[in-house]
Parts: sequence; structure tokens; C-alpha cells
Amino acid sequence: MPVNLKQLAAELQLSTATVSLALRDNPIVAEKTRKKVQALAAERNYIKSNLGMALQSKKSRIIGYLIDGVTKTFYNEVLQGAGEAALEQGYGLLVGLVSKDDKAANLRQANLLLEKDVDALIVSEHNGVIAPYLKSFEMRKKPVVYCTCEAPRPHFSVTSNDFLGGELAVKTLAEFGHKKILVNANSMNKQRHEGNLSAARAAGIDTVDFKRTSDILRLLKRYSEITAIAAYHDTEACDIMFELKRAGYRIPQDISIIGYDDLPICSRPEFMLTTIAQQRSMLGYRAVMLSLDLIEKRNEPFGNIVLDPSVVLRESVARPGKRRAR
Amino acid sequence: MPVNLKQLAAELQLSTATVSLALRDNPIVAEKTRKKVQALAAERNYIKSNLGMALQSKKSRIIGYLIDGVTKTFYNEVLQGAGEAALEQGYGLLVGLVSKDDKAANLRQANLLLEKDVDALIVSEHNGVIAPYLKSFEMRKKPVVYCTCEAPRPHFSVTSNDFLGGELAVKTLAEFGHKKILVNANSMNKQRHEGNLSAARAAGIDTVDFKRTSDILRLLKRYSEITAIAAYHDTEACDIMFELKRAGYRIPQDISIIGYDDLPICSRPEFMLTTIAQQRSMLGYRAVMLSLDLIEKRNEPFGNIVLDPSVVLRESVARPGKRRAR
DNA sequence: CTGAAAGCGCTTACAG
DNA sequence: CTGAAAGCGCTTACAG
Repeated sequence: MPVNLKQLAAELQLSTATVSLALRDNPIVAEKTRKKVQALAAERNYIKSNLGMALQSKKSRIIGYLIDGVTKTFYNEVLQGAGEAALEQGYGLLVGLVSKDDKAANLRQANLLLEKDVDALIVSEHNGVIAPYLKSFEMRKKPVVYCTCEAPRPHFSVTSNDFLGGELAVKTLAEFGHKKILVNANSMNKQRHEGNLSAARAAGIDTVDFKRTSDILRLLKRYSEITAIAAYHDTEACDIMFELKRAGYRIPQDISIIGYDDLPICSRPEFMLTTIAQQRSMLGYRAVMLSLDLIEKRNEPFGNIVLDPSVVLRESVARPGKRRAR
Repeated sequence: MPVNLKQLAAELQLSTATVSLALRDNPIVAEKTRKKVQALAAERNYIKSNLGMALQSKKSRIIGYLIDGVTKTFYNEVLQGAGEAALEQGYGLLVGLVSKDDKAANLRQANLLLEKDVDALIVSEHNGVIAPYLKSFEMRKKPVVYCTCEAPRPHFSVTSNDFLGGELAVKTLAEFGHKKILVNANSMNKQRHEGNLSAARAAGIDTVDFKRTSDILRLLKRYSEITAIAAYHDTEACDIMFELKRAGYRIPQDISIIGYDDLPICSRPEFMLTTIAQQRSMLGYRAVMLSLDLIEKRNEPFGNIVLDPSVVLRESVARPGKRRAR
């Protein structure tokens, strides 16, 4: 019942060449012929097989997407954006779901994607674990695009501007009138932390570094002027909020907190967390678009696309009151 | 630099047929020859292109996975399980990310997957929206496997046993000593609700139906013997918990609450929600396995696989105390 | 045990 | 404007 090019051609008494061109509406074929071909194709519910085309053109029109941790990160939203772009452009998205712990699976997955003839690879991970398995892509001149927070240097990438995000967080606190704040300075958090410091200098306010949630209460006791906290990310912000409430602090009357990421949990009534939102699905969308530019060498492709985050105001940041003594 | 079968054959002074067989370690080829071929293939970093094979065998060894709402549901964990199974079996997983609102995108996505020659389709959705776009798969005799809470009847499917889940929820409350409970009875929730009622009968305890979170406070006032609530899912459970706390109820001292799904939020200290866990990644895993059975007609495939959920005990369910009057 | 040939479903020069 | 031919990278009968 389902029909292929050859059968279509036979039924129309035309050559496969003509039918092939007509289906793509190539004006080299007489308009009348084109219409006739397209009409029959529609009637027969003809769907072109990618295989023949791919073999011929050495382009599968499929993009690989290697994701480390779909379930534990917001990469599922990045994936959503990538899916939209791929669909728009008629590309397939072949996913490789890996975890940083499983080196063997990483290697097998990279090879599997190559075997399935993907034209390019998008990588979302943040541990630098996948890189060693990507040599085969380079050897085959298949573009690799990193789509993550911070990309390893010499690669094509679509990333979120973490420095700006860090600035926005502190700028927001400063605008609400906070003069001395705690900022996260763990080792994963270089960019945002630098942004924090830069904005603090610009606004003329004081910062104190913390590394872990468990440091917070001690630091608040020590520096009674501190009235706000810029967390590493939303989950940490929620953890801090929990600890502070348990210790008797009111949020935001005593202490304001700002998160990072705008996870769904932020809008729950228990938290109402003011935070910095990344353009999650746009990250994926642009990564696919950049990949296509590289595959089809359309535009002179931008090597490193950086998307700006933005502030989402909720209720966890307010003007500083007089902190109640504890 | 990257090499194909033909070049490998030329370099080895063998026919492509022999090389092809040798690479798959077919014993019809002399062992010595096989080793020689495999050695050179490894040295040259040969990766077999799927295209030739797929065209020849009419099997792409790629499975399509149509997901309605990766970002808003736990389908991302189902996807994870599907990815594991696919990798194990050497299959690619081509994702189609759709949303129920966008009919045009649904159709285009289904056709795109077909165009990319997927061998089978897995569908995760729960609105019955995708079904009309799946005729082309049936016409082409491509297996379609539903992987969702409730699958439309005559299809192959991998689902979670919602009736049992509903039973487990109420059985848990009964075991903790609750005698009269509120159970969710909204129209989406038939299976779990029936399970609730069945377990209540078995345990000899009373149930009162509610439909919305906003009904709860009124019902608790009206029936002062009620000491526990079985929610539709975790998010509802958290909402209820919020409302109850605001109204001055203590959880679980005054009212116990049980959720459904075991979302990550359940283990946050603010909630510590006792709940029913579905085998999320196993759903995806089995869906891929069932698809392969259907594609390769290996085993007489089971039409409808049902996975059992289980109870996860945390702190939101306890023995009933004497409810404080409000 | 190995090779020559045909073919999977397309597209792309090239003739006419 | 249309057709005959070659070919993309493999595999599968079939000969030898």
C-alpha cells in the first residue's frame, strides 16, 4: 500500500528523475507535470524515504543530541527548544542520554550516533566528561556544538551569560536597598560569582562569600548587617530558605534571597522565589540553528552564541527591614 | 580519513561481500580473514554507516518517540529509560517533542519521523490528541506502542497500574489506622479513584470524594472524623498541604496526606511527602523492548504490559491523633 | 572460503 | 522539458 518513488513514476509513466524533481517543485519540470505528480503523491500518501536521499547526498538531516542528565537538570527544556527548531527545519533529533558515571555508555552512545549518520552533534553536559569521546566527530568533520552553562573553550557553543546573571542577581538586591549581602563562591560557580562581585562594586555594596548552605547561619550571626543572600541556584536557595525559617528568620522581612534558574519550584507558594531565568528552550533552539549553519555552511556561523538571562521578581526579595536579633 | 567498506575492501584486496561478512564475524568467513579485516577496521576507526544497511534491509534501527510535554511531566524519566534500552540494543531514538495545543506540529512531527524511516513509534501522551496522526504508521505496518498512564484500548502499550496505585495509597492510610479519609475523584482520575474505593472497602474504612483542592477545608469541617487525604498526584498533595497549614492544621499530626508519582519535590524537607512511585524509567525501557519484539517479531509480544507502582514512605502520613478543632 | 552482481530509494549530472 | 544511467554504502543470494 505505501508507495515509493519508482512505483509513483511507473504509475505516472514518467522517469524517477522527473518525479523526484517534481516532488521538490523544481521549476525545471513543466508546471503541469509537477502538479500531476504532486497530486498523485498526495493521493497515495507518499512519504519520501530519507534513506535514499541521505545516502546520495551524504547528509542524513538528523542531528545528534548528547545529554548528560535529562532528568536531573533543566536540559529537558533545552531539548524542547532543540526539538522545535529541528521540526521547523525538517531535521530529526536523535538523542543520546548519558550519565557522567558511565564512561562505557558515553563511548557507545557517541559511536551509535555516528553510526546512525548524524550530520552534527549537540552536547549538553557540564562535567567535561564527554569531550574525549568526540574525536571521531572531529575526524569526520561533523560539527560539534556545546549547549550548556560553560563550554570548553575552542568549541562552537550556545551558552547562557552567567556573568551577567550574577550581576543581575546582585543588582536586584542593591536596587531593593541591601547594603551588605552573602554571595555563593563555590568552585563550580566562578562566572556568576564574578558577576556578583562586579555588580556589588558598581553599586557600592559589600559582599561576603559563602560556600555551603551550612555556613549561612554562622555568617549571619557574625555579620549582623547582612540582609540578603544570592544563592548558586534555586535548589540551594530553597534549602537556605528552609534553614533560615527553621532558625526563626522571616523571608523576606529579615533576609532576602535570590535564586538562579527559575525552576518550576520557584513559583510554588511555599517559596515564591525571586530568581534569574535563563533562556532555556532558546538555548536548544539556537544550538540546532547553529548546527544547521555549520552543516549547510549557510551563514558565516557565529562561533559562540551567548544568551542573556533576566530577573524574575517574586516575593523572596524585599526592602531590608531591621533584622530581628537571634 | 574516515573510511568506508569499499576502501577497506580495496586495501585488504578482498571483496566488499567478504569484508561485510567478516565485520559481523560471520563464521562463513575464514577466521584468519575475519581477524585481519577486524584489525584493519579498528585501526582505521571504521564506523559502519547505517544508511546502506537500512536501505538494504528496510530497517533503520531507529525508533521514534513522540512525547507530549517532556518539560511538564515525568516523561523525561520515561525517556531516560527508553534511551537506555535503545542504546543497549544498538537502536537510535529519534524524539518528536509535541504539545497538545499544536495540531499542525503534531502532524508534521509524525510525518517527519516516518520520513526518517523509524521502524516503530512509542507515544507518551495522555490526552488522546496524537492518535489521529498515527494512521500513516498503521498503513505502513510500523508498530505503535503507547507508553503512558492510560492507553487507548486496542493498542500495544506499557502502562503503570493506576488501580493498584490507588489501592496502595488507601491501604497505606488504613494501615496507619485512619478510618475516614478524603479521596480525589476528579474526572481524569478514574483508575486510581476506583483503586482507592476498592482498598477502602477491603479495609472497612470510609471515604469521602473531593474534586478540587478548594473543596478540602469545607469537607474537613463538615466531617470531623476525617484524618487523612489521598491526593490525585504530588503537586496536588503539596497544594493541599499548603492550604491546610495555612488554615492551622498540622501535617501529619492533624491530617495525613499521601501523594502520587514520587516527584523530586516529595523529598524536600518542606514536604517529605509519602507517595506512590511509578516505575518511570522502566516504563520507557519496556516500551523500547516491546517495540523491538514487534519489529523483529522475536517473542510472541505481550500486547499490554502493566507495571506495578509501590509505596514510598516519608513523613506526611502518620497515625491519626485527635484532630484539633478549628 | 571468496568474489561478482544486483539491488535497497533516492538524486544528480548528462543527453536528447 | 524529460529520460537513461550511474552511484551513494551497504547486504544478500548465487557462482565458483
